[in-house]
Amino acid sequence: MYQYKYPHPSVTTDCVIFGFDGSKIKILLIQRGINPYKDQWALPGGFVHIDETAEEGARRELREETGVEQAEMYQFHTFSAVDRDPRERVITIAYYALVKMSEVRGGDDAKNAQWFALNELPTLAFDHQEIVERAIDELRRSIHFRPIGFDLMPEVFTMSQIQHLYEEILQHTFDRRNFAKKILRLGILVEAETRPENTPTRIPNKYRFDKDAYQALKQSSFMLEF
Amino acid sequence: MYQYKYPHPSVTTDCVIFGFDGSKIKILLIQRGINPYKDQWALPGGFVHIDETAEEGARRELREETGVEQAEMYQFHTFSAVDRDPRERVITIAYYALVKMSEVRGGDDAKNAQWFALNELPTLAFDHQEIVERAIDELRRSIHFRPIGFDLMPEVFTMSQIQHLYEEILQHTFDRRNFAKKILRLGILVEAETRPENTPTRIPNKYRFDKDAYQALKQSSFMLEF
DNA sequence: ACAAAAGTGTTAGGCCTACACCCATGA
DNA sequence: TCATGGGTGTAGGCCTAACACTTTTGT
Repeated sequence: MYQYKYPHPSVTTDCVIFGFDGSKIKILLIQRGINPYKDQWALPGGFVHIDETAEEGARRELREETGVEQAEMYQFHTFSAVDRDPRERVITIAYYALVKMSEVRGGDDAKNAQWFALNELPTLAFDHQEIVERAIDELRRSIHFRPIGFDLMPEVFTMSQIQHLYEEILQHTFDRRNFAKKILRLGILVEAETRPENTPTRIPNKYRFDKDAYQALKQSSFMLEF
Repeated sequence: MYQYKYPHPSVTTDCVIFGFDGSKIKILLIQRGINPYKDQWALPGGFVHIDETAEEGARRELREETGVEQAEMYQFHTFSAVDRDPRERVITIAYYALVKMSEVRGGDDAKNAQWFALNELPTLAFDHQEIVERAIDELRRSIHFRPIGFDLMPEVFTMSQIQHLYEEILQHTFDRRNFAKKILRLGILVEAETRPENTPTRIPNKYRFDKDAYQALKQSSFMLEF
């Protein structure tokens, strides 16, 4: 047993894991095996160990649930409503992660994990509905400062795939030509496989994300307007 | 005594309180009266009570230190390095606040509180240096989405005052005429006291922040570029 | 007298938006 | 053959950035 002079809250992390299947943004939920909220869907998460940082805890959870080792993770808010867990005072540090769906495998344990489109979310345990909404807000905000798209995309992708992603996040449709111009002007995309000259075809151009160019761009505090 | 099966961290809030004196951005620090880091400067903050949210705790601290009741407060990051407090595991939820310096009075207690310009900060206790740096980053980022200036400004202010503020935050100088055009075009400033026609003078025009117009503007997800 | 602060408009260039037609493919 | 997806360029408008001179006041 551990004893303290004053009451201490528990501290957990919860992780909103975003993926993109080429047309819809999805988040990964797990079905709870225990009470409270048994059998309901919830965000992956768990207690922060006493000898790890919140970020380490969140990455551990991400790895356990998805097998993904490298992913962009952002801490976006800490939720501290007094009664958000019926058992005891629990404060949760929330992260969102951007993963390539192709790299995700089922969780280590037998937990039931499943992707849900944002407009088809089930009822969520605890205050996880609020956490998800907040995460979407943050995603929408940070899209102006970070090339978020490329963390969610497969290595090679078409212009219309990435346009769909931006349209999903921003809930707005764009003109194809203008969108391509704007993205290409950033100079962080390279054509993945140049198509032979004389094959006018319906097969779209493929692009790849140029990490070096992006690193250079980041220095100049770029901003992407839509 | 309170007993738990697993070790629990302590949870605190820390608050980076920003003010603006007309030419420099300052933050409010207090001198610690007890160990560890006795006599060093630190951010105002304290333990989150078991029956209050983090936000309530942060507001309580702000009120105790400055007497300010109403101020914009934003939670921006939770710091959880394992050894950030030498006594025990302490996780801190960090906020920044935007206050009008004129409304700040000395703290309730005899704590030594003092404003410091950003480039004249003393050595700070704990990891507060890192917290401050992160807060400045967040301030710089959010200036594009919120009319931050007006929370730091006195009720009535001149165009060059607010320009100085933006220049301080963004570390960039602007052309006076272009800056004024850009700000005025937002339509959230009104002239406070129209000057008589025939007093061409060096005394600058005074402006006031139009809260209603700002509320309307916020709906349309505006963005301010510089 | 000189330096510092403030008032005031215009122009050129770049970016954004809107918009139409043709071709290839698969159903 | 019809619907869908994709490739391609231009013109107009708005915003941005750059820029100079005069007046006033305080030192």
